[in-house]
Amino acid sequence: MRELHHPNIQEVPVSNVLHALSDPVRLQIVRIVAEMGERCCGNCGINMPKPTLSHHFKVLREAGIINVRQEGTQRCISLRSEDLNSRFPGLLDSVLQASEPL
Amino acid sequence: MRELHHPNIQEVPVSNVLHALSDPVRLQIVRIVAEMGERCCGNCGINMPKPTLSHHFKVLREAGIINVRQEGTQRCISLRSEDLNSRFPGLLDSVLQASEPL
DNA sequence: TAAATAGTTTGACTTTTTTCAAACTATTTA
DNA sequence: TAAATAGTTTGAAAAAAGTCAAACTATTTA
Repeated sequence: MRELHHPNIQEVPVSNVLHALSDPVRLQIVRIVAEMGERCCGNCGINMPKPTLSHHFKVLREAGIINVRQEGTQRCISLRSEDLNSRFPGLLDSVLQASEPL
Repeated sequence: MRELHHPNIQEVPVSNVLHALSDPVRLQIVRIVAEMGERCCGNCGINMPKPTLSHHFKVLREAGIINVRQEGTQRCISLRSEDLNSRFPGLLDSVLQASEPL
């Protein structure tokens, strides 16, 4: 199983984070994980084809927003809240507060 | 002279704001205007062809981020800070704090 | 009125992004 | 080992976004 790359949060430009969060589907994923805690990919409350979801998870992971870990056949995603809060203070909270259901 | 459309801030989805801010050129424009106050389009510290700049101003205006007013032959742009702060509390500040020079 | 100034619009081109069927990989269960 | 489960990768298509030359509009100045 290939190791998943998680960028060092210090090397993530804010533009990448804003871009990742600017897609409504991805913002919804982030909201769910923020509210409900760690979820596996197939259980994050969004009903769309697997490759599309997989793509969005990749964008979020590469922007430093989520962590993905393997757990059996599943992949569990969680918010990198602490990293985000230390690198971009207040950003995550303000986006979550501003966001509304899909 | 045609009236410029400025959306009601309550009708702007956070996705649009995040998308507008996710472009490095636009983020730089916002930083300059945030730091230096109202500027005319040609004096916002970015050196690129006029149509490209004009396009970015339009995106920022339509996302509710800047206000544009005509002043003679110039157009003066300013941040809609109050609107943004009331609609998306903390968002603008956290993005500005997170952003670094282009 | 003519020229200069400041910025927009149009249109073409390129790049990036989104989407998803089909095929694939890795892990667990029967 | 075979089948089921969970998700990824590939590759193709469509949509969206960024860039900018050329032509245009509106306002001010000579």
